[in-house]
Amino acid sequence: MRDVQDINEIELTTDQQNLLSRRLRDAGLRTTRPRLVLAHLLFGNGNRHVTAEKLYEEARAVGVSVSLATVYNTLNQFCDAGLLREVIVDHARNYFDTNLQDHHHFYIENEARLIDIAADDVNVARLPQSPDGYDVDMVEVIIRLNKAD
Amino acid sequence: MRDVQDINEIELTTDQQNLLSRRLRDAGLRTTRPRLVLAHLLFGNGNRHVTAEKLYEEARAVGVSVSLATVYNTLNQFCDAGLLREVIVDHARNYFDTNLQDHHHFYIENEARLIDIAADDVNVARLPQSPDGYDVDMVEVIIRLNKAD
DNA sequence: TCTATTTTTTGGAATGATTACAGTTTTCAG
DNA sequence: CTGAAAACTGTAATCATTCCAAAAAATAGA
Repeated sequence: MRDVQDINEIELTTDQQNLLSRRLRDAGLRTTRPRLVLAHLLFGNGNRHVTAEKLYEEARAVGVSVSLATVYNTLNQFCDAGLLREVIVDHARNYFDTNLQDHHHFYIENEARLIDIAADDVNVARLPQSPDGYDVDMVEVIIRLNKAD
Repeated sequence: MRDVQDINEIELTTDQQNLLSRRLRDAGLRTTRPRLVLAHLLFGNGNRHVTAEKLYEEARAVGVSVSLATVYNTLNQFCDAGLLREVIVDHARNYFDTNLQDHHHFYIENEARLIDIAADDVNVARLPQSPDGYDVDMVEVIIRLNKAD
């Protein structure tokens, strides 16, 4: 007997499953097959920037049948649960970022691609005072890039 | 004979019209009635942050009949012509900013409201190097705020 | 393990901002 | 004033995302 279990087509070791399950549970989410699969795609291999559509395609590419509605639901739930954060840089698509640490972004406009910038690599000094009665939710630095011709 | 001319309901002095006309012409755009009206609403009284829908409502509120399609077209043309700049902070709506100087923004998330931050009021020091082969188009700082409870 | 209850998932319809389009109107040059 | 080019208009189309009601899966208790 092997230490793996099928989730449709992709295989996750029970260790991997347990880890992801715990992560979901700790965030207040039940473990379900779609969540496990999406969590694996999202968190299984380093930080990522993902759109709903792309994640949906990836799931299907590895042979997992999950509906687009579920991908949207799951991304939003993960976001609400603090497992993901949204990045708003393009009004045509919505990005989700698995990197929860304080950081910033390059956005390559003509490739619709995000690249992380560690918080330490930009120095945002001397922030202006917020208007009275408002709290700072987050400070984002976005450096918009274009391919040099 | 008075120094004004009707543009439907609102009145613009010929001086105002000439100024706006010149501005349009300098940007490579012909003067048309819709553009004159929208330019007046946009540029007539200090810097603004505007959505297409809001500008459309404003035009109708002052009695000017202009189609929503024209508002969208005009905003995009003004943007392309360098009379406006886009601000992407909310994936539900697109903002246009008449302030073309280098500057940043507060965005009050639960009020969908933008406030300018002069470039001098934030100190973005030590920018990281851009990936090879890419040019910096713009550096944006967005401070997301929420009303304190 | 079986069953009832609650939570998820699903596919398709609905939404909402924006764009595309084709016909009409306006602008502008001569 | 006239003809050609550019703009405007209303409506249809698009596209990402959300909504919804029915079906499926997960969980708790017996």
